[in-house]
Amino acid sequence: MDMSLGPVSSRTTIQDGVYQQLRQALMNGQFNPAQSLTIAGLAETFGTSNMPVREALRRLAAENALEIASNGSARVPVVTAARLDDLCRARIVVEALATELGAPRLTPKDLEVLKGIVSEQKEIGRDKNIYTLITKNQQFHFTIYRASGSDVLIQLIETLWLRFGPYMRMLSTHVAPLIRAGESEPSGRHIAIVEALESRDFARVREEIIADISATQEVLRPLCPE
Amino acid sequence: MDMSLGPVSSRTTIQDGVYQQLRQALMNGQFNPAQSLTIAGLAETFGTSNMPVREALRRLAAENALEIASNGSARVPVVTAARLDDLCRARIVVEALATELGAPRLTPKDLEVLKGIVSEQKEIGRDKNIYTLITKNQQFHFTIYRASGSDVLIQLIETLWLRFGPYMRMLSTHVAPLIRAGESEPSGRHIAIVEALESRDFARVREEIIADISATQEVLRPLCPE
DNA sequence: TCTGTGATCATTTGATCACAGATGCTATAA
DNA sequence: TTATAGCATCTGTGATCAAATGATCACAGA
Repeated sequence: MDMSLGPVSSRTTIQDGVYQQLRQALMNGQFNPAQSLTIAGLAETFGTSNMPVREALRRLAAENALEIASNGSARVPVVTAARLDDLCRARIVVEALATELGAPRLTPKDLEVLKGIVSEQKEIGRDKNIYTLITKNQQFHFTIYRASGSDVLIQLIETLWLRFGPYMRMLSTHVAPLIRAGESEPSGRHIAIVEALESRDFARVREEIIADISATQEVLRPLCPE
Repeated sequence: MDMSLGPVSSRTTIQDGVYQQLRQALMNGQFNPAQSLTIAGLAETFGTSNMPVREALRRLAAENALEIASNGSARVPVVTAARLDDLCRARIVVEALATELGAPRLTPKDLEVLKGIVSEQKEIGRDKNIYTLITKNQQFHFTIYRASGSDVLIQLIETLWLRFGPYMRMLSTHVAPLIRAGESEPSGRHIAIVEALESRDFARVREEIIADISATQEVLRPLCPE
């Protein structure tokens, strides 16, 4: 496991720290599909007792980010083409709505932030690691969604992205070489989105967001097993 | 017997029982908004130790069905008009999509089930208690949604209904007299939905579902505090 | 060679306890 | 009378331990 899960800072509760780190790692695709996460094992890597870990795992299972095996162990869900399509269909309607609401409310400062992210993505794409790229992509999308002001939508989208984590892992392992070779331009669509935002063509922003999701879906589907 | 053999129900844990009961009670609106649920208190009513209860509460909090107070206690969220609108807006896009997918796939047998529910609602509306009515309403909607075959959408809708629970409570306390007096016909829209389903006018089914959600929203908004 | 049985191991689940943080109340002083 | 400090109480958190459950594997019998 080449993930950087260090001991948690005990400013919040230990359980929360464990939860947040696991959640972020899952969303970024840092676990393998079907990987099994044991309470004792994680407790050791986090340097805590079993207690905080088991509650964190149950919380993640309640969000459908993990599955509970028949013996009670937690597992990262497996990836399938059907589930990918199911997730993307839901993502499209929810994120399209969040975009509709958020795009018109983006401040000039927000736009600067978005442009900053895009240029950082260009930088990073060439040399740095894929996880930073995934995080930047996350920041870009959620900057728009957060502007919607809808807590409900944001939480819905977060659980969808969480469940999308295992697919992100496929992206990491299979697409990273392409990006490095310059055959894939990860920020391409984001540039179009920023342009549409600047011309305040919100209908087009919405379409671009949908296209962004669909494009990822098309890239990932052939990579799914079977 | 058309029983399909699936994975046998995994081990029955106490925690799951507590979780299911709390979840159902919350969804039906059996708790007051802002009500505080203590671990020890619930453990006593359930006749268990604290352990299963505290994990059940954390799971529900992870689904945004409960809020965690500053001392860690769990509270039922308060109701506000803004949150009501936010929830309904999300409900509309998600449930509309589930209806789009599910309605064409409903079997004749499903239709019979739906008709059965509607007539039961008529019966119950007059004399029996409001919670049975809420449960019937739930069954009606989810029969359509389940036909979509989309696990992701169904789980999304479930968490939305869960968060809708406190508003259901307002419905129970303020609207029950109206229904009893015959001033409100709870199954009215459902009849229209069944009709549209029978004529296979799926666009209209979708519109009726949206109208159903919006109607509830309009009933509830003036009842919100402030 | 295949199948059923039993033992063993890995892992979760639930209980209990000590501790810490928050809340609220009382007593004391201005 | 009011404000505040300090104390008592309530409640959750995390650790540890015992019990229960499911998985695995070896072995015996057909």
